[in-house]
Amino acid sequence: MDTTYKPAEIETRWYAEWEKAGYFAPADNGTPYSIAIPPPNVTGSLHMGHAFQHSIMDALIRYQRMRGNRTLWQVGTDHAGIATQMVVERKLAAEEGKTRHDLGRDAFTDRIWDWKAESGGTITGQMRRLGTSVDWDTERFTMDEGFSNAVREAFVRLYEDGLIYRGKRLVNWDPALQTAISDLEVENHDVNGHLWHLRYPLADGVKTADGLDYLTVATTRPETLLGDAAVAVHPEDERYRKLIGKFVTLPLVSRRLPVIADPYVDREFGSGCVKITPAHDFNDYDMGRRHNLPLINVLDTVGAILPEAECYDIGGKPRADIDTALPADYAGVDRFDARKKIVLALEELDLLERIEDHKLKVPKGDRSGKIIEPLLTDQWFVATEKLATDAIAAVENGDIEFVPKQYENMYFAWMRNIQDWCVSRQLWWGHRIPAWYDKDGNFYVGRDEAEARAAHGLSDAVELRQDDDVLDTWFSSALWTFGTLGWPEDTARLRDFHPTDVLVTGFDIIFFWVARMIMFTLHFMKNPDGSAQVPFKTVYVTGLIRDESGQKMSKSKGNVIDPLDMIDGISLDALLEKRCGSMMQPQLAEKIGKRTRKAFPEGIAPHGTDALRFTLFSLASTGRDINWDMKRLEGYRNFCNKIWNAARYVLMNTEAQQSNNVAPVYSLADRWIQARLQQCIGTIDRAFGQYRFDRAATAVYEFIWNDYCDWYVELTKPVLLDESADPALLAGTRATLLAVLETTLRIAHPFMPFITEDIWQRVAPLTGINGDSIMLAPWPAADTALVDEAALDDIAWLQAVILAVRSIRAAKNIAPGEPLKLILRNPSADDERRLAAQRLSLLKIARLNDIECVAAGTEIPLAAAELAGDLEVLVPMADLIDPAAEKLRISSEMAKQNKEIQRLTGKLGNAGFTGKAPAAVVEKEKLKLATAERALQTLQKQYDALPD
RNA sequence: GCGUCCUUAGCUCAGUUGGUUAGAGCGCUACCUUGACAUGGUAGAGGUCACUGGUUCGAAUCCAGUAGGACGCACCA
Repeated sequence: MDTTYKPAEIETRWYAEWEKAGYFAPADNGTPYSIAIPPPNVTGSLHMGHAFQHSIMDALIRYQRMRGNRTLWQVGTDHAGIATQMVVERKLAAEEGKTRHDLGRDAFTDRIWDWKAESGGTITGQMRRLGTSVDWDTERFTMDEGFSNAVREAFVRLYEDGLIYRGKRLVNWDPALQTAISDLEVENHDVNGHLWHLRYPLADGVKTADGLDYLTVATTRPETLLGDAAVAVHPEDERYRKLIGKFVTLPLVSRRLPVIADPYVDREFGSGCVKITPAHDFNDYDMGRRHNLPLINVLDTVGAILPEAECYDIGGKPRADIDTALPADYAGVDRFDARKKIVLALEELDLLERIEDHKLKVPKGDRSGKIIEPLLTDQWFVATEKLATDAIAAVENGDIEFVPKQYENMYFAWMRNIQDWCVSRQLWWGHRIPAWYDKDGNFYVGRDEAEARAAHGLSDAVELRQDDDVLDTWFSSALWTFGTLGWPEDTARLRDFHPTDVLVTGFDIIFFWVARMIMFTLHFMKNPDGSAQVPFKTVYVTGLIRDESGQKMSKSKGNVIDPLDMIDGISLDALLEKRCGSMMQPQLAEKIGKRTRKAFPEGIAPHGTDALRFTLFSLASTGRDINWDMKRLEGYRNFCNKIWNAARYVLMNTEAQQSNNVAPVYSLADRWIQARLQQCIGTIDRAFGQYRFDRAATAVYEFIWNDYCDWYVELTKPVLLDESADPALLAGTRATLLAVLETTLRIAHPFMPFITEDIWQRVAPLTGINGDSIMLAPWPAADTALVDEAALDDIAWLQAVILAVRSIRAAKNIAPGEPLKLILRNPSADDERRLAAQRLSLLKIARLNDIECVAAGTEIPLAAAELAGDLEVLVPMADLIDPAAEKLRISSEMAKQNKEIQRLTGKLGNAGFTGKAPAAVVEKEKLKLATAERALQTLQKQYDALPD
């Protein structure tokens, strides 16, 4: 074995071997266990969130694989509609100064395919570096042929089931990206804006109760005035009651608007009159529906004013009874310029009453960052009501469980007021909607054009053109768990591996993805008995990985840490280039540079994949974000090094030794470490069952470092270094060193796959285990028969005595190597037995040259004293003891015991406690009291024995 | 506004269904080149468990409220 641990070399070598050997593919038999990976963007790269989630999935898969289950970790990537199209558009603009329209649809999508071919391997390469044991043989892409087929199938079936419809509706329109987006893709931002109070003159000589000839309406968007269809007041508002049914004249346009009554109007807000613009505001749209108002659209798709308004009824049919003329000087003016112009014009007409500061929420596109415009357009929608009802039931009845549970509330809340889902996007990259139009605008849905023609009896002579729009990326993602397994074909993979067992994902996509997967899967996937199938039984929701001060990691903050840089290390210069190199704003770049230099003055040292993964596991407590801490990573890198060196020790002491066929005898220490190991396995099994990877990681860490390295390895030294040791005992020690290490490697493997494999390959053969890879080795079953309670107690005794001696050494400043004589006063029969069995261990590890037992009360020379339970641990050292100081120490010790005795006496004297607490608890407290009382007596005697 | 979560050692976090003298890692202090490992070893210091009240024999843990923080949803033009 190499004297130093070199993660990079080990990790790349073993991954290649595993992949070549085909270990990631599902086994031929066993109980199926499957996980579908949340497909990362095909052109994306690995970030900390991926590293976190992939590590968790990998641990689950490796654990289940070792347990003999037939594991499938389905891998694949997502075409990520808008995101990918934007990247390529930006590239095209930067490199050739062209837009996608310069190229045309086909040439542009070819460019995207080229870009995918070029950069699509980045993330899969990074996943390999992370050790993910996904089944690469069946890797999928949401736009591969089979999956595209599944998408068309799903669309057509939903349409046939009446769950997809097309219509002219008010949707969130991104004027920059020129596409509709769903409600979820809109982010509301707080801004300080204005409220313009405008006067709308009353028509026909009507006056208000106050004798005014106008109504005042307040608006945050004066430019939408051009599309107003009514003015609304509250039905019980006395001020305006008489005006209901009368008319106002819309300024600038001279359109007659009815005054309508609707309880939605807040009488307290502004004047209590609201302008209603059904084609440019969602609330007004609803009111328009209630009052059959015309939808008057005045904006085009880039957000500029139309030369002439378009008017529809609520069903989307053109409506001819409204004058659609608009003032000529606004035509083609951008919405925000038009706002200024209109305010100015109203001011000139003395129709602007006042302008007020006003805080409001502005909707922005999550991709473009531009202000979203509610716009009346023809779109495809998924009717969600029925789907959502079933999806809610599946979680309510426990078919699907969220871990942690609290996310179910969030899921329910969203599901219960879900709106129909706009699934069409005016993009070029994605699944084109399988609908064809004739010259008159009639549409025909089918799996392909031929089917659409056949279904509707259209001859080849009828000209058809496919819908230009593509589907929302999440439409295809929603089919992921079964689309990847062969659906709509009834494949063996689908039957075997669906439903999947668990979905591991971030809470940020519960609505985007998880909820929609549940809706679609319940609709499409049926069990043989006809009942609906869930996509997964459990949703394990991970927190976000934040930076060390709790900030979200983002490029603009310059606090992103690439997981690969933590694995392989990166120089400061390279890190600076990465963070600031492509920054457009030099000021920001400077700030980030400064921050980076401060945080990583020497770049980032390599830590290896195993250390990174182990850090992620140890921080993975549920329901909480993680503040990343480089120090933790260093700690677990050290842990890897510790394992490496422990293995070196074991191999050094076993590899070269010939087995001389002696029947091994197992020492107390051997039985003890076996017992501890079994307890550790039990803890890990429980932790896996609860998705508590932090607890599992802690159990592995503590067992290896505290039990195996700190105690067991030390306990083997006296035996292994003893020339005259009993060969049977030697054999037992060597066998245990190896066997426990070998098993430990297996239980650590799901968390740290590489270092465990590398060491296991050397250790396993020495234990007589033959296997190709630790990956395929069986998961150890916790064997309670091996939990030797007596050994646990005996070693605990040994540890207590050793700790007492060390404590004396430290307190008295005695060199660690200085041999000491130990006196044990007042030993019980158990103490005597334990001493006899472990005399050698005690002598060597505590570095003693003699141990003597004396009866209680025996007078001995001045000695430093400690208590190990009831046993007095004494180290005679007349010349080092200052009786006065020692008395002080003992009396403070006695004070502590007195306090404890007082506390316990009080508690036990409380009838409430003794009467109501469980007997076991009372007994425990009594025991404590007795121990404390004995300790006090012993201390008193020690005190009295000291000279004044 | 509605809902969820968080507040424990200097820092990052555990604390398994109420029963300890509240733990870990890092950091800190002192000592140690002991033949696996100085990416190490040994011994320590360090906490009124945000605050207030309640339930209970017993509260870091359960309940209510207060303060601070995070997030989700919906918002009155």
